Amino acid sequence: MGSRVKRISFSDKVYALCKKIPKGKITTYKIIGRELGRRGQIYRAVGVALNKNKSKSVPCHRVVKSTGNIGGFARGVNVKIKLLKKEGIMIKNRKIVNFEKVLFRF
DNA sequence: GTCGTGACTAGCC
DNA sequence: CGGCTAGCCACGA
Repeated sequence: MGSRVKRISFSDKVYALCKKIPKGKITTYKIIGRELGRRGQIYRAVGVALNKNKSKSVPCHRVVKSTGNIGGFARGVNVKIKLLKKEGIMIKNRKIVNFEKVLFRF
């Protein structure tokens, strides 16, 4: 009976979590990695996964650095900032304002 | 099976 | 406060 093989890769899990992020909130690469249950600094792989998935089907623009910096974006950091601002996130100097207030924890 | 890359993080001066 | 280095993980060729 168990012919249901879920070939879910690490990257796929990252996308799933990104979709879980509510509008107006953001998260960090570290938190995502931590939710995946892996030990160590896997946040590096998280960025790589999102970078390859430049599809807008995933709100990956809601993911920022743990330091509150915007980080990067496959379409351009400028676009990322604009999207976040539209969601209600305040950004100044490429940094998140009230970072802890808009930070979403799983 | 091995090597290199990348949207990161923390520590140090 | 600001900038730089080293370390770690997953994926592709």
